[in-house]
Amino acid sequence: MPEGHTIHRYARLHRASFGGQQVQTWSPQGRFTEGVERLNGSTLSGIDAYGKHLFYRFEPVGTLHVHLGLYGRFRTFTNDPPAPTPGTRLALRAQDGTTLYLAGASAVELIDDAMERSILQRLGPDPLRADADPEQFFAALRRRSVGIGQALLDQGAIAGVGNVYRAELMFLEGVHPDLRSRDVTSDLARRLWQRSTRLLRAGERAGRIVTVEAADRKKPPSRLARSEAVYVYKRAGLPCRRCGTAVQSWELGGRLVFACPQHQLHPDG
DNA sequence: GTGTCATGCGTAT
DNA sequence: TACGCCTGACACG
Repeated sequence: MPEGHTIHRYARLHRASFGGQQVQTWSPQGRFTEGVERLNGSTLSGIDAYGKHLFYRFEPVGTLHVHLGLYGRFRTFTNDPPAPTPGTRLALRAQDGTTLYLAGASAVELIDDAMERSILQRLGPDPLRADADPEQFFAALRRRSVGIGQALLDQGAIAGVGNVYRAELMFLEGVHPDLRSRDVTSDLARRLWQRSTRLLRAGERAGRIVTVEAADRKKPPSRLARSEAVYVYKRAGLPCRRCGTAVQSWELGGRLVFACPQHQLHPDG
């Protein structure tokens, strides 16, 4: 689930449900016992999202860093919550009874300012943040010797894009993943940045990834099955929605990448 | 019911 | 480059 849109959406929803509230915390799984003992009774004063990272500010304790990895998931319950799954690392209850479960995350840790700085230092600009500087993305593309397909998954170049958005971004801009990052023109770089902003924003609002434009679909976005909501991601062998050519996929840096060979011509022809 | 795979990434090799 | 994390969705039967 979690690309940047999911992370920012969690931040927004959790701010609304838990922001400013004193919380009770516990660790059903028992692997975050020390942390929840410190957090218990503190106040969640704010939440920051940066790329795929979440920073929960607890007064007066400090910052809880959460990275969901591939499986991580939050669940919120306004009524009586069910028993937590065995892997639930953190449970949090606000004064009004709203309960939050966090399971499967790859990072759940209390961090100090130095650790936070070292995390943020590794991240490129995040298209969902108002303070993002696209020039840093453009410069990162020029510095990299890999293809644009790999650069778009590099969180140090652009923070928050994952495998789905990467595939869809390149399709929508007609870019082959093997185009060398440093050969991306400034115009194309600008279009990739603007497109990533639009797609991630839409995903944050909708709570799901829908990249197929109105002209290429017959139903409203809310009615689309997951497989109908994208152009190329996980559609290897299926016809391109615009030209009918079979979508291709191959492994790139350990991750599958998808492209329409007609719309995304290889740089070497 | 079982098996496979994955919208991620740090660490070991 | 491979593995581990340790969850859920989905295909298959």
